[in-house]
Amino acid sequence: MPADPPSSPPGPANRPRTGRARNEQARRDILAAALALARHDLGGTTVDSIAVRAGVGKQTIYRWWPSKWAVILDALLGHAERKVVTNTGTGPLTERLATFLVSSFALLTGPDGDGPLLRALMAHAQTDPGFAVVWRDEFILPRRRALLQLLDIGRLDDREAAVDMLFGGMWYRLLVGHGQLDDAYAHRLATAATGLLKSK
Amino acid sequence: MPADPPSSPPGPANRPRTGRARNEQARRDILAAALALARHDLGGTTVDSIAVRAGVGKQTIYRWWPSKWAVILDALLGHAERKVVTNTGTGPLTERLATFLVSSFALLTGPDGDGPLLRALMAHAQTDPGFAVVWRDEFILPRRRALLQLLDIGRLDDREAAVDMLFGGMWYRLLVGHGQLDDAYAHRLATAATGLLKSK
Amino acid sequence: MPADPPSSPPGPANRPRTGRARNEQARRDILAAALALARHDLGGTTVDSIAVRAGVGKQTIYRWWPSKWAVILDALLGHAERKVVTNTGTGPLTERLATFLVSSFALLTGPDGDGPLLRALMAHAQTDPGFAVVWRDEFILPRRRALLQLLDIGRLDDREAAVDMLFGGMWYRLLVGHGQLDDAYAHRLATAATGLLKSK
Amino acid sequence: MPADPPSSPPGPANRPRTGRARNEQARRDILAAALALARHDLGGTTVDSIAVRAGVGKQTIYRWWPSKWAVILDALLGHAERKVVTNTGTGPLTERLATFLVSSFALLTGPDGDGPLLRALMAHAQTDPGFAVVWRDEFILPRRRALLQLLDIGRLDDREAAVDMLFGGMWYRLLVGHGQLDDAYAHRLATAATGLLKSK
DNA sequence: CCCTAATCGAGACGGTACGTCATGTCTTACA
DNA sequence: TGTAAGACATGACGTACCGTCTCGATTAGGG
Repeated sequence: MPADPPSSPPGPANRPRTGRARNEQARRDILAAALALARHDLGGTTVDSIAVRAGVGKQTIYRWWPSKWAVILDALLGHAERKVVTNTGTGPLTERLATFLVSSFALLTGPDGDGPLLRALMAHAQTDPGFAVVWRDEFILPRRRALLQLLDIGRLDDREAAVDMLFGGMWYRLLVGHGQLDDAYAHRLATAATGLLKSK
Repeated sequence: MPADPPSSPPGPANRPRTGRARNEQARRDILAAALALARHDLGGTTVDSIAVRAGVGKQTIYRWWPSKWAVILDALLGHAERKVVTNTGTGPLTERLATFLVSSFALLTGPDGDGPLLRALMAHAQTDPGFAVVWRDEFILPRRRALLQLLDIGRLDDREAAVDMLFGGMWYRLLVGHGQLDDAYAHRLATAATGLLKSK
Repeated sequence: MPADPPSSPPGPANRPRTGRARNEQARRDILAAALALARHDLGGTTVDSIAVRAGVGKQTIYRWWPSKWAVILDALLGHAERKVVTNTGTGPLTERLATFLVSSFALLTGPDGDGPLLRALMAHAQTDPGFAVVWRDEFILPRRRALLQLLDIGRLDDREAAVDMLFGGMWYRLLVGHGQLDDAYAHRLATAATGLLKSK
Repeated sequence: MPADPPSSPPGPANRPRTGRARNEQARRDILAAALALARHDLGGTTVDSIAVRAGVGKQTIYRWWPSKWAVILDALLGHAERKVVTNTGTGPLTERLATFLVSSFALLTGPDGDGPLLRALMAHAQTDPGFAVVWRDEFILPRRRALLQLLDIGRLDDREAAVDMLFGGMWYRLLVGHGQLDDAYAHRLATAATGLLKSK
């Protein structure tokens, strides 16, 4: 994300940074406006509507983000509650995986869940190669890494596959909508993953 | 699909069906044009471009399909190679599942695979509720049923979850693009599914 | 002007004219909206504002005219009061020229005069080569021809120069705004033109 | 023009002029850049492009001129070859007027002539009232005064009209582009003007 | 053998969002 | 205070598709 200054610290190779500094307030306003609009009426959210609500020129959005989807993703990533779950207790692996999934499901479902947003972002990544890279690197991969850390047995290849299977099961039901993302499903996925890792 | 005349035969309750009959050649031309264009340049495929290539008026498309996505899905479903795999031999369950997955992967990957199309259709289903129903009922569910038939042990709930896990693992890698859909991955998914079904 | 069907009669080389016919009401609404807006607030007249006032899509304007200026010119040409003055009596040449000029001045000056519009159109023609051709052929040259017909003595070259001098004197004061377009000025221009034509 | 320092020399009544002094080099660079760009590609000349070519901040331009048009006019006025023609010999009035016009035409036509620039400036004056004043006072009126001095017979009103007729004839052909600005035209305009002045 | 009705190719239509461009102002750090 | 750099709010532009509508022509039964 171009809006992420921490990733480009004032190293020796950087230009002296002349000119007017970026307006941080405008950046925050844009992200807040994008998130509020997208959650309220995703289909009706346009670059124009974000700009108007943020009290900002459209060009200021395009200067820092390549599309409204990048803005929405950025807004989503910046929220504290988007934090990845890491503390899952000290029980057996299956239990810890189930706990991870249950708390992940909770962020998606329900009237205030971000399921609709994530579905739309995943969808947009299918037709926008540039966004697909950001989406994968900034959202998908960090969550895969977090889950991978919970897996403490088995070969690496198996653990990778287990992670894909767990998240895949979650995304599949989220995207197709044919089944519930409930505790029972979480436990079944966790059981299957454990079975894979313990297979000889 | 409204384009499926067999489902509404000239029964006794139907209206006498006066007026000019539907042009079957036009229907085939539209499907062929849609498939060719979508495979060659999905982003540049519009209703107009399909109509021009098929030598057809735009209205003729909208008369029979609600959107270009329905046309593409219809074209995809009509192809022989889209047939669902059913014959997976008589080996152990894990082997049969792996075979099913391997042949499914083969339809998606490679330069002539329909992965890009399926990704786009899945993506569109996220923002078009009407299409989501058709997509699920005509494409997703039949394939789930086919896979479900391969599973001959375990409770129904577990078997449902196993199917979601298998297809979920496939779709997840297809949609995110971070890992290969290769034989090793197929075997790992199959192993995990078997583990779930055999868990007490 | 593409909006002038009489100039392209149904000759043998024309295509069969298939498809939906042009909406004449929309054409009239666009011209009326453009004229009203341009007269009321020329600077604030945009293609969007014309489209909104005419109850028309923006694309419908761009389909038939290359820019808002072409629309405004078309609207201006379509008005009866824009008719070129031809009847100037039977008096001596100087008197007839003066009468022509006086009535021409009357169309430009005053609160309801089209001076501001014509100034803007002449200005736009300086930076838009395509519009310059239409402006010259549809507006300027017809008026030159009308004035040329009033001149019944002298060589053709002299008469051409006399026309340029008369209209030039008018436009110069209109564009620079340093002097009045009054009767005295009309008479002086007429006198000068007569002097040129009678010079041996 | 606010950029004309000679009119406000550092006299005793002036303020002490605190702060950094104006960068004269920047002023010259801006004018040179504006003229070069405007002559090469008038339509593509923007305030930004002038600033970049002059190696100057955009604000430095806006500090001293109200718009790019004022810069271009200033640049044009500063050029020696823009000098107004005054020496036209001692022949008869018609000849002197013709000589004046011929040398005026020469500055406009030809590949290096400033006709395109003057057309654009005249055009811009039609929509920018502030610029219209500067344009008239700094460019148009001085040239009218110069020509007026050549006219040594007739009433003042007639001489004013004669000047408008001469320049009007020139501008009209320049702006409409339907006729040549050649020697024959110059002579005809001169003849007409003389005829006006000698009329009783 | 006409009549009524639905289909067809063609293309104009109202509408929405897009991404770009230029303007003129404002803000930073430096000189 | 002037300056280079460049971010900012503003607002118009022209384009791309969408899904609907309207032509005139065609093609079926049903009377």
